[in-house]
Amino acid sequence: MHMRRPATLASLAAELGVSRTTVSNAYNRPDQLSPELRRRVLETARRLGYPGPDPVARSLRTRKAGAVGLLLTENLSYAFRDPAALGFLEGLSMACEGAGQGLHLVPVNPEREDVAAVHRAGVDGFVVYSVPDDDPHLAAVLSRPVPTVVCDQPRVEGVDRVGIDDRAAMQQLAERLIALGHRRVGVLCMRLARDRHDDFAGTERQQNAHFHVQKARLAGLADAFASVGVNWAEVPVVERFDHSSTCGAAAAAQLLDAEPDLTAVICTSDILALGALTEARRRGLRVPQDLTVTGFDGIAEAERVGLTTVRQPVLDKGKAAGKLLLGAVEHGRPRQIILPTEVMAGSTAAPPRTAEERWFGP
Amino acid sequence: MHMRRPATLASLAAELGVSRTTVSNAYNRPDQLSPELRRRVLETARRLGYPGPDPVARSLRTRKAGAVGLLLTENLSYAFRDPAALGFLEGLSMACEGAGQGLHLVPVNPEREDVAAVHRAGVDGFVVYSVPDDDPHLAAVLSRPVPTVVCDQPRVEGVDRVGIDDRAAMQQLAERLIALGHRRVGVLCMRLARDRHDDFAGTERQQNAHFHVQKARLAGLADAFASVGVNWAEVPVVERFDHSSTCGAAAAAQLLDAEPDLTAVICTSDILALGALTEARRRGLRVPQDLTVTGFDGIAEAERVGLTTVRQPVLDKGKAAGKLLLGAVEHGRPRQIILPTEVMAGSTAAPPRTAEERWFGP
DNA sequence: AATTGGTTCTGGAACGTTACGGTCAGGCAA
DNA sequence: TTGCCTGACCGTAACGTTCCAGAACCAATT
Repeated sequence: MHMRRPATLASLAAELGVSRTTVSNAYNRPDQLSPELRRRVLETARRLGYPGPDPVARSLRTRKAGAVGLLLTENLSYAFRDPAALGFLEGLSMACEGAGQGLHLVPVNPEREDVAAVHRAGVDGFVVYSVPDDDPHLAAVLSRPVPTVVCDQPRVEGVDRVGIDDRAAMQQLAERLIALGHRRVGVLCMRLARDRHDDFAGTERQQNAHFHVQKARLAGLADAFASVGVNWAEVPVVERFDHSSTCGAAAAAQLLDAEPDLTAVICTSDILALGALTEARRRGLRVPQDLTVTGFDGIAEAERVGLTTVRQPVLDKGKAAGKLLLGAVEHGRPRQIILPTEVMAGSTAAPPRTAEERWFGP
Repeated sequence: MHMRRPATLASLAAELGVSRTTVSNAYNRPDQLSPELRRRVLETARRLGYPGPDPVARSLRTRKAGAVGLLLTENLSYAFRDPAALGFLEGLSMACEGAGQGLHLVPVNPEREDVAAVHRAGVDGFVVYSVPDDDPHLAAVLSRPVPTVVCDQPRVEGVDRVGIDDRAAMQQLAERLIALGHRRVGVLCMRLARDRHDDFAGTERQQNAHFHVQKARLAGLADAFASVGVNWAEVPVVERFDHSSTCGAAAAAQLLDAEPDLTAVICTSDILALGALTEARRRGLRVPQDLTVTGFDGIAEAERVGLTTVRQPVLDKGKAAGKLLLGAVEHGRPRQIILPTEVMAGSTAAPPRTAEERWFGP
């Protein structure tokens, strides 16, 4: 079977006996030629099966790809499962759509450090969402000569940034718990670095964390509790590499096994918190009377079950990232957008005064 | 501020006094030059700030873009809200990731019929997910000389296809209701065409439906009920343009207002069904004793509330679409993959024998 | 008749890369 | 010496488009 190469703009021009420019104009600048000729061009195009100007060749010439690259550290598919990431994606896609730009999801193999996909992506700019600061993919993006916006990440010299004040938000949440009287708390957090470490994370590991968001949230907690005399180094922090409620439940189990008399479990994400709730229920602990559980993000499921959490505007984060990137030409200087957060009061209670209260009530 | 143009492969070659080919090989075929020279090339590249071969120019030359285009008829952001679409997206992204291909979400402005974005997308192939058969974007995709896979759509000549047997699945579901004795049923369906029609849809509109999936599901119902002597033309079908449970509730209200003595409301999606459940509750109707409600898709939320529905493998649909597209070169002929479905028995009951039973029980 | 202005169309020169078929030097066996 | 092979590198020709400066033509104005 003979696979005929599709017609090109040049072959179409030759067939018509006009210049290539004229054919190009027929598609891109209809006012530059007579309606009659344009009709003839388009008709001949249809006859020869010419599909219109090749997008790649056009991109090369115009130096515009018409798409924004999105880099996520996780599997692409993860983004479609984590509600917070999803909200971001939704907001970003709205911004792109509004500007007529495509959204190019860069395939990242989290196992291999294969940065080639970043170099292969024909895009006009990148949005980098929540990757560790030492991620080689991030470095690859920064090496590309296109504008970039980072989100939920530390500031990078000369690069626009979108985020929330994770540290202050978590501190606020902690202060509520402190006001209620909680002093013996434990923490569940997401991965702090690229290596799998499903265990307790000491202060050193916390301070060396490569995920800005997690590091900042832990720091916010440390701020708050240290200010009321709690020795942060003694606060147990359990880390989990994978992010699922199942994982959160397992982490909560590990935490409560080691420290059964905690009065509150603070989680750096709602997903983890939902798992913690499951584990608490499994142990027969009443929430919040026996144990207070808090989350972070403000996902729908969390608000449905009345979890105390920090609501962050994930949709707006995506939109802001898109707008920043797509309007990048106009304004010159790298900018930063910090969006507001809100502590959502869900079910919290003062800590039980004695262990007995867990069983007999106050 | 002077924005220096980034170095090109050619300028790097000139600086080094080697040919462009050699520089290219330093990146793409390390075995083609001596390690020493390669080291020098890469080092000079770093020194001059050469970011590596331009992806667009490479794509033009190699005729590979390294990305798959995805066309959705809705706002991109819609896809991130509908669980079924999301599952598809997740599966597709897994397939792409596995093959090292990017996923290029084509921006579609649903208001304007602006097909340009389809022509602008530098991709090696398209996946088209659930768009109406008369959608100009679909036509634009088909005009491009790249392989295409359609999903949840009617067969297109010479194009690979992935889907389920919507008609048979819905027929099966209907047969369960029929076996329970339901004869006076009403239907809630999603949009049947591109125009907004939030009202009853007669048989003519049903048969002229441009959304394959909806049309097939309605046809499955018609098959089943007609075979037990129900006059399908008299079965009320309420259509909704938007797809949300709020909308489903409103549609259910419209349906039940017009036909208060229905014994079952059959919905062509779980989202609509969840809305119908809400409306039933609002009216004080017990489900399933007073009114049976069924859905379609098998989303998590539906299974959680015990909705009777058809579970379809959305993740596998996405994966299959990706594999079909990315393996398209090897096999020649257009192929079709029909995935299995399963009726999930949730809460159904026989219809109440009289209207009084609704209030006093059987 | 010359000038102006506008529309319509043209030809050559990029855009930055990779494919392809070479050249050239040196080693090695006959 | 001759012939052959191999590793290392090179030069040219695409890839398919859009940009730019201008040419040709026609109508209207001076």
